[in-house]
Amino acid sequence: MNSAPSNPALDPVSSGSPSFRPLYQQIKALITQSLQAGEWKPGELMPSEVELAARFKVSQGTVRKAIDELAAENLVLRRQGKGTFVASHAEERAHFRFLRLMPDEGLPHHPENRFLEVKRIRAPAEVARLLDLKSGDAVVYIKRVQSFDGQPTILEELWLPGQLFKGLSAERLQEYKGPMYGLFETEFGTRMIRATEKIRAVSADAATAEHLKVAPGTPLLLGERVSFTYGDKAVELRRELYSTVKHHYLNELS
Amino acid sequence: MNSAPSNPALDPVSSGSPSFRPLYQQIKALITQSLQAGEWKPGELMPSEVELAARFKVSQGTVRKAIDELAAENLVLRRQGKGTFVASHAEERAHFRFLRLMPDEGLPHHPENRFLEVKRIRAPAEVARLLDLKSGDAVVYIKRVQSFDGQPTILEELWLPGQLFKGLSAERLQEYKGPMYGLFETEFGTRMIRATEKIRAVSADAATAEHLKVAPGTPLLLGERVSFTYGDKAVELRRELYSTVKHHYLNELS
DNA sequence: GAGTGGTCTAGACCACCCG
DNA sequence: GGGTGGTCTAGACCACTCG
Repeated sequence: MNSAPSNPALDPVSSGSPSFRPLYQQIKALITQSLQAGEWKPGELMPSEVELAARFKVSQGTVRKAIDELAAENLVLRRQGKGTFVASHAEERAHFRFLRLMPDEGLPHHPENRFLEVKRIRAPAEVARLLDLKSGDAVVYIKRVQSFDGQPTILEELWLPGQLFKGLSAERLQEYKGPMYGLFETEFGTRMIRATEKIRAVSADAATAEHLKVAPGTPLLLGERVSFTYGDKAVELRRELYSTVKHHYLNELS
Repeated sequence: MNSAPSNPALDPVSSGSPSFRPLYQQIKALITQSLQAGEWKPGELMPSEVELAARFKVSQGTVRKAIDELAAENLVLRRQGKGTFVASHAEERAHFRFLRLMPDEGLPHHPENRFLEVKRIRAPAEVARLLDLKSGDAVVYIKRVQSFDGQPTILEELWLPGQLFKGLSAERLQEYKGPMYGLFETEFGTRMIRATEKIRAVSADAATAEHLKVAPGTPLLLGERVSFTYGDKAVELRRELYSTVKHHYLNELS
């Protein structure tokens, strides 16, 4: 006989086998909801495991397993002796999680930004489709060049749902130190969780060549990224052009 | 007081804090050794958790945590109700683990192979360096074209340590159905665990253009892959050229 | 029904961090 | 010294698979 009290509040259809959902996954979903709702902000300390266990009327081992998965998905960060923290793109360690372009020589470092355009436009059909908007909905359009050691290397365009990013301006972007995703989460409450990237090789057209200071026709990497926030909701579309003269796109296969 | 018997055979320096190593990681290392030694072959059923717990004189929970990590690293595969299996590149599900080139339209499927060259040569300096060999050591060199629906799409060159791949011939390669990594693990006892890939954009030279049926100068993806087996030992170098006219390199960022 | 991995609990102890 | 996450154990029960 299991001496566990077993929490009746959670999933009354728990037993009986069809569509069984483990307790720890339900806890995980609840914690995720709190994260999404901003109950604990990025960078902040979360309640301890014992506190959460008490709150959800569940054993510590169960919330531990829930948090384990959240940590594996980079939503949360555990530090022994200190506690569990809400992950943040403002942290140093997160900066290269989505930026995979590495210098052929030397250590990775941060690029300098130059914003070419920041404006609100109506979403083109393709953008609307990928961001799950209606064609013609407002989107924020950003175009920028990123340079390493004064060498322009990345030319990228971004499209963001206008609804979520009201008031995003070139000034805000230019002022902000650190990765854009840091600004997005602190100023606009939108946190990027994961992304998919499709990469192709293309030739630099005249305008692009000018921005990246390469000869027209130079082969470039073209990346098309769709980023998702909680609930697998697409909230960013990027079109990136990388010069791979002194850099490469690094991928770890496992 | 902990009623656990605690196994004295494992890490007598366990307590005392400096260089502490959790029991489950020691168990994980032992299981990995057995995998490497071929005690259980790819695709085979491993001993159950209770058996392993008895063998290592440790609780089931501890071997479970060890196996959990092995499963997360794709070394092992758990199937509820059946048991734990040694992962294999011959399995269908493993085929696209290292091949990230996807068709723009339609479902991913398997390429047809055509081998252009298979020979033993002396390792060039660069190859020797990346494979941790001495310059001039014997290596197997392979050159092949992979096609999707009759369309040549990938031109690649491989270098493998001659010592590990004695007797690898064009015939063996051509006969074998399924991914090369399957052949490597079943015929040569070398299993690829993980790899790092550096990607750049380049122009097709005349010879490459001919092989891939594209115009000379067409932009292509260039991938340089180093694959590792147990113990982080480099055992394969690949130089891949991808045509991205109807395909793209897919990457999931998280 | 027997065996396997998967879940859940409870309790003890350990390593780590900070005041 | 007290709090936090991390390890380890033991035991019960559940979901799944197969004969």
